[in-house]
Amino acid sequence: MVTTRIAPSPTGDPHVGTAYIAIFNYVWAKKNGGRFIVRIEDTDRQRYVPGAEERILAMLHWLGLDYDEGPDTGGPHGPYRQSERLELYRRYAEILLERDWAYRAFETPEELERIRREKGGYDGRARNIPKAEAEARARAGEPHVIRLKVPRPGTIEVHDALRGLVRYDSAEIPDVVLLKSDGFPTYHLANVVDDHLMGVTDVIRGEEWLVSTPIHVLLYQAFGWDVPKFYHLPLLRAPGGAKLSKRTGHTSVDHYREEGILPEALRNYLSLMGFSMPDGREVFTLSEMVEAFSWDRVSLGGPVFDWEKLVWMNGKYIREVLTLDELAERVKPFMTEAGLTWPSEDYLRRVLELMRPRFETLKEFPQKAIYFFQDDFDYEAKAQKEIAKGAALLRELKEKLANLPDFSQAYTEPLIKAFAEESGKKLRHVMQPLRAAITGRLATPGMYEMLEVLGKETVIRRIERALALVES
RNA sequence: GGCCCCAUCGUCUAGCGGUCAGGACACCGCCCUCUCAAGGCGGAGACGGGGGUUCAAUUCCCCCUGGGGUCACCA
Repeated sequence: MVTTRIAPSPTGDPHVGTAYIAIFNYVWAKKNGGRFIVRIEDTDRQRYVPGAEERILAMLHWLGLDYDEGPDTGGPHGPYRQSERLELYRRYAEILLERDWAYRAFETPEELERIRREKGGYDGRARNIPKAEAEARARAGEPHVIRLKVPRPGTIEVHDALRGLVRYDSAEIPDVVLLKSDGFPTYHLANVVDDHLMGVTDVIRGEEWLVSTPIHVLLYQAFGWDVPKFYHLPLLRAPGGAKLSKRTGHTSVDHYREEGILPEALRNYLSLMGFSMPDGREVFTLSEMVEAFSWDRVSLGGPVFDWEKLVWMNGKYIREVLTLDELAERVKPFMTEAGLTWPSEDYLRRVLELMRPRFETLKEFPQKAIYFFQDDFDYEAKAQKEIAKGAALLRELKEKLANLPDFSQAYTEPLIKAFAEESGKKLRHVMQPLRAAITGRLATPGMYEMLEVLGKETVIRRIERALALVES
């Protein structure tokens, strides 16, 4: 059975890169009827951020990337948190020691820094410590690490399913630390041990891992385990071209959520970073992607994360994919955030219907539709001018509107059109002052629809207020 | 810098020896129109360079160039 996993480390905000890699892991597992696992790589207690794990898991659920096994859902291969598996790593490091695939090293961080400066990297000097002596020092409690004993000379072959065979000279592979002096494993040891124990068959991860893959291959060989398939995906890039990072762009999925990006749109957009549908369709669901997925449709160039296109995609979902009811639910938190309330569910939906083609992020909705929900909105400078210019017309029009039985389009449209004609004005010269008066701005949905939604009372009140404003 | 990966419009990409090099975002124009959008139609815009292989290269191979990654007791 195909088993994939993502192995995020809880060191900060939930990263879009994690989401991106998660999509491909999820899709490949589902495509094969396999399992998708989440494993938390919390072996760095320096960088550990409380709450980060919960936020990463929440992000995955938010994006619809539900996993079969994970730290909160459990599963047959738990625990799924590396800090809870320390004994395991110690035991396997021990095995490596016994098989002469690893050795104990006693240099202090300061010494290592000096060696690095002088030799350009660790030179493997602790290999020369007689085994008995090393064991004795360890038993005496001397702090030390366990390092991989890279066989040299030699070559290590890494098969990447997307790039083919990559050969490494073992002289280029350092004797990396496997078990730190605090008893925690490094990524290299923990990831190999866990992937094996958890039955991971396909390792899909970021390209940043490609050059350390020979280390992992060596470990699989040392343990005598099957080597999984590797797929190294290109890294998300910032507009400059460098890998997307906190320094070069917004990396937190929470940031995009707060900006009013829909999970479906983010997921869809991220999928497009490397994957394309056979028919060229750009808007598609997760399960449609599972259906159509194949590795030869994945491109290897580092994709630049483009906020503009994400926003377009988001708008596409807002106006074409979500139902009106769904949209209403999505928009509510942003209404509340903006301090706006809505008189009824029906009213909110009617406004949404008018505004749908006019906003692209959820956050924009309260800003652009504020006049539908409260009276004391600001008048833009241009709107004020328009009101002043059309004040006389507005006074007349107000009287006529006030005589209408109600503000359905059947009444307002003929009246306004007739009014314009009688006044000898072009329709727009009537519309713009009216628009400015009742919304405070010059760009809004269609007039008749708006009048109907706002209602007679509100409209008359606003015209009066607008006139008062320019008269003062 | 060493090693590794990558390379089609500004951006995301299709292409898998013979195509007018296609689509999407952004941009420009037109249509629709009470404004703004949305939508429709049209436009501009790319195969980094040099060698090969081949009747024929965007496509296959090599070199260069460019970009990226990585060189921790971080992942």
